[in-house]
This record gives sequence, structure tokens and C-alpha cells, in this order.
Amino acid sequence: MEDVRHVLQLITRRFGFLNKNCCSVGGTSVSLIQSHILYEIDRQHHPSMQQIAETLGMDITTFSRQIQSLIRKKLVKKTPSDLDRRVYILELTTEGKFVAAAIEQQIQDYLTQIFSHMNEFEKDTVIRSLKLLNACMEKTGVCCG
Amino acid sequence: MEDVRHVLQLITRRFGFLNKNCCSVGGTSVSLIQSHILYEIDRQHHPSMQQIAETLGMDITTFSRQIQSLIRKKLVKKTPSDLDRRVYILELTTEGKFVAAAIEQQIQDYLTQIFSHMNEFEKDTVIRSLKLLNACMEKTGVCCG
DNA sequence: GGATTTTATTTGCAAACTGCAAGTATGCGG
DNA sequence: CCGCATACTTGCAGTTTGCAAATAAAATCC
Repeated sequence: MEDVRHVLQLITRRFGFLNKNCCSVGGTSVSLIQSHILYEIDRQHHPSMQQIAETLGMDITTFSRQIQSLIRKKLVKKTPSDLDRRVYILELTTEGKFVAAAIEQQIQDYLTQIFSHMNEFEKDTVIRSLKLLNACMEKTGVCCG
Repeated sequence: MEDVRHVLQLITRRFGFLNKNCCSVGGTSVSLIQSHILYEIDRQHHPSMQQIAETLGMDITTFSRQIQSLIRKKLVKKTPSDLDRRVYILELTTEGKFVAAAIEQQIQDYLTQIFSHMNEFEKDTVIRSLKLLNACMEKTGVCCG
């Protein structure tokens, strides 16, 4: 019971390494945070700056600069919203989508490898457990203590 | 199946927030990385610099400076090894132990809260699953691709 | 409608973090 | 002793960070 923290620590550390390992695609390579930003822009439908910054729990000013960097790399496009000209809508460029997809693929390959050490039942149980854990973390509202 | 990455992403993100929330103890507060360093020094028995740096996957030079910072804060003590005077043995000071314990307590409280949304069976299953997942990640050797 | 306040984003710092290359000091194998 | 490997530190230069302050565009109040 007491080692839950430790197991979680190990899993997050390993998953962090995994993510870090998957930040290079051919010529372009991004930082870990930038990889997460690409991922979230891809997931959320035409999000604003705030939305992504909030999702990732990062300071908006830091985020603003990260986006500038990603725009310089031509991976992200920023368009002023028609509805509210204060907000900027983010989306991935074609190259950004390509990079995000390639990263996704690498990570999926890793995950497949990891789960290959389990039988179907275990795999199913683990995935179900992760979802349950995540749901309970969400209920507890850990992020905004 | 395809959303495993996403669930893991969310869990690690939330656990990261949780860790970050637990970096202040009374007067002293440490950074997230420093919290992890304290944790690992506490766990491993009189480790060397290398050992902890390796465990956390961080550059030894960066680590060296983090340790300097923690020594300045009087949370860590560094003693040259008797066996090999190139090596420095790390340990927590009394205050360091206190801080580590306080952080541990806060995190445990959060975890208790999180698991309070599950019944005994679910809790057991989840913990078992995390251990299995961690073991499979270890087998895959994700960290040193 | 104009003044005031709120909201979304950007810039100016100054501090912290990062990693590579080079340095110091110790150990080891001949 | 000499040369090489190892453990750690330091110099530097680039990146990241977050707070405070600026801008600019809603939204609200009168």
C-alpha cells in the first residue's frame, strides 16, 4: 500500500523517458514540452492559447514563448479568432501534423512492446485500471489544489 | 486500446501536478526535481552522485549543481567515500529527512483521497496493475532506447 | 456612448535550469 | 611512474521559467 507512490513515480518517470525518446522525427526535433503541446493542439479542436496552457498546467507567458518557438519551426499556426479578436486559435501545420503523427507512432510502438509482455486478460485489466485511476484522480481534482 | 497513451499522459500529468503541489514544507520549498532528488536519496542507502543522477535520468553536471543547491539549503550532506575518494556519498540531513517526510505525507494524503473513490477490490486491482505495468516497462527498457 | 473593469496575449527582466567541453582529482593496470 | 578510466566540478552559452508590466480587445457599468 505504501509503495503506490513509488510505483507511480517509476511509471511516470519511465513514461517521461519514453516521451523524451520520441521527440525526434527525421530532421526536426522538439523538446518534451513542445511534444506535449503538439499533442494537445492535435487533440483539442482549434483550441485557444489559454486552453492548451491550462491543460498542460503551464504559465501562459512561458506557453506564449513556446508557441512562438513552434511557429518558428513551422509546426504550429496561430490565427486570431473571428469571434473574439483577443484570442488566438491554434492548429498544427501540415508539417506539424506529420511530426505529431510520427511521434504518436513511435510511442504506440513502445506501448505495444510494453504490453506484449502481458496476456490479453492482464492487458485488459491494466488498461481498465489506468482509466479508473485517472477518473479518480480527476474526481479528487489533484491539479488545482 | 489506442487511448492508452492518452490515459498515461493524463495520469503522469496529474501525478506531476500532485508532486508539484507538495513541494512546500513550512518555510522551505524545493523545486519538483529537488523533491525527486530528496526522495531518491532517502530511498537508496547512502548513494553516490552518479547513482541518483542515473536513476533520475539527468545529466551529471546539472545534478551536481542541484546537489550544491540542496546543500546550501541544508537538506543534503555530501561525504567523500572512504573506499574511493572520487566518490561522494549523499544523505539527507535531519532537516532534509524532515522535509522529505513531510512531502511524503502530503502525497500519501492525496493518494489516500484518490483511492477513497474505489472499493477494496478496485484498489487492489489498480495497485496490482500498476506494478505489472511498471514491471513490463522495466522489461522493455524504455529509458535507455 | 464613454469610462472602467475584465480577459487574452505579449514583452522585459532576472533567476534558474540545461548540457557540452574542459578541468581537477583519484583509482587502476601495466 | 605513466597512461587511461572514472567521479565529480566549473565555464560558458543557450533555454526555460515566472512575475510584473504592457497592450489590446471584449464586457460591464453609468
